[in-house]
Amino acid sequence: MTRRHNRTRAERGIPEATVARLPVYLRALHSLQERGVATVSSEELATAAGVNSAKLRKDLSHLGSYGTRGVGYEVEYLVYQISRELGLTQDWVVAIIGVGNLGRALAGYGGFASRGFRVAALLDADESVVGERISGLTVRHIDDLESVVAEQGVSIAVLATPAAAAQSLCDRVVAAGVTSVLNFAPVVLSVPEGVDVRKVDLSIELQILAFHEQRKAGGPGEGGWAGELDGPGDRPRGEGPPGTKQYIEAVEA
Amino acid sequence: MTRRHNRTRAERGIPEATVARLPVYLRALHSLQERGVATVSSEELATAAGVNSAKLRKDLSHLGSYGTRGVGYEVEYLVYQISRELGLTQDWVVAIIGVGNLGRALAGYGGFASRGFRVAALLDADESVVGERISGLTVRHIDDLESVVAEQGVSIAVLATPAAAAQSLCDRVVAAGVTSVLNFAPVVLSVPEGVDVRKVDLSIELQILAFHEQRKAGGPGEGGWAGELDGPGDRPRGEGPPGTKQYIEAVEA
DNA sequence: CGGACTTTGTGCGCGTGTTCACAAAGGCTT
DNA sequence: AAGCCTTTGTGAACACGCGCACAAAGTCCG
Repeated sequence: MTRRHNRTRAERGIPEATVARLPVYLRALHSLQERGVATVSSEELATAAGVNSAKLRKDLSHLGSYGTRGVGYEVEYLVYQISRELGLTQDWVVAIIGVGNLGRALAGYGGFASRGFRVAALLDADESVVGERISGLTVRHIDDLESVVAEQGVSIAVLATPAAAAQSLCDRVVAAGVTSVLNFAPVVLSVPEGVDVRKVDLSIELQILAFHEQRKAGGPGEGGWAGELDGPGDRPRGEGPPGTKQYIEAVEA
Repeated sequence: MTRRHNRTRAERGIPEATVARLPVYLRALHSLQERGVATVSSEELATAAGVNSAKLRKDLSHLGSYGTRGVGYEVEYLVYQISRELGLTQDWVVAIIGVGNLGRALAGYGGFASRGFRVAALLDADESVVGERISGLTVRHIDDLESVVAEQGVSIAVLATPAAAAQSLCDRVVAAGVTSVLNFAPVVLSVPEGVDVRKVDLSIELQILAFHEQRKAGGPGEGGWAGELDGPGDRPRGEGPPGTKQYIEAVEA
């Protein structure tokens, strides 16, 4: 441990994996705070967050040296430090684009406001929805997107539209100056350099679960590949693609 | 490339990172299929899926050798192979626990059925919701959870409940035999060995976006760390935790 | 005031995932 | 049938993240 200047830490670079866990730690800390806990050890906090304690300590060390050896971390202080690092000490203005089932659910989700996210606008293309009041907001028409973004100072756009509309709406919000997008539409968005996109895809999550579930039940497509090493029925490798032969057979197997 | 037996591929182990991308490829392939495209190169498919082409080829190589050099991949065949690997050639029975805003949105989400996921049950603890018909299903009372799981053969549970209820409901579905859980509640679930849990957390995604957004705007807490190398106002490292001194100052900064 | 005890912060080795770059394979043209 | 062109499949180097294990640092008690 080279003492020296106290800048040994990541100058600017907190690992992405760490950033993704900070919100989890923060939640655990809030929970502790509510229970009146003032101090917590890395071991306890790690358990609450569902991670390894060494990983937690290393994560926190990227923010600075905020623990006390022999004691642990002061909950309130840590809450503040993580909040500041994540940018939660300031307010973020969010616009939700698309007020279908999902958009409504998001508009009513309480987890946003409590974290410094202020849903300031709901927009939709459907005339029959425009004007409706949802969770204290009046739905605006998508034509007003640019002006709403400007007026409200929107910095994060949440796309909860059908897949077909997502890319063009994304282009519009980006053109309007938004540089962070949370995308619920099942499409890969392409955005210019400097714009961040995060994707939430329900169907992909289920598919990943299905993969593991299938594995537990034993091999792909049911039945697995009995004799892998040789003999007939070997894995179709370079079998010459879809002659429609063993392809169809496999379908019916 | 050592020819030999054609088992050089992962015997049973497809990397987790690859599994997470297969659904994305699958979606891109479906899109191509709808447009009547019969053959696609790794370069084209990679672009459509938003990944590097080498990565895509390596991912696909884990499933087998399904391409034709000089040509590319046959779309229909690849769709089938990926579907089979992910276990989408069979039906998966899904139960949604918690019929609030989010649960309703999920119940109405079309992206499930089209991928072999059949929502077979909706459950809630709120008497005033039980009996209601949503998306063709009648909401059952949570007391019936065990019997519903057994009767319908539920293999995947989707938790869309408040945080406080999630763990105990998770315990119940696991006890009832479910081994895959998709959790929307903002808590870390603990489950026994052999049970898979995937988490979708809206607020975490926003917090990660906020972190990057803040960074673009220049440093944490606004203002960044002007002189990092020396002088006063240096990064609080080992400054002795919350003496409440510069902690409070920073809050008001 | 000193020593025992607790807990942090991190060096280090390991495994996983990503990317480059290229030889081999197949199709296509002449 | 021979050679050219395209594209796959993968070896190898590199980057990243994880977790162990431990020294350093601090607390607390006698």
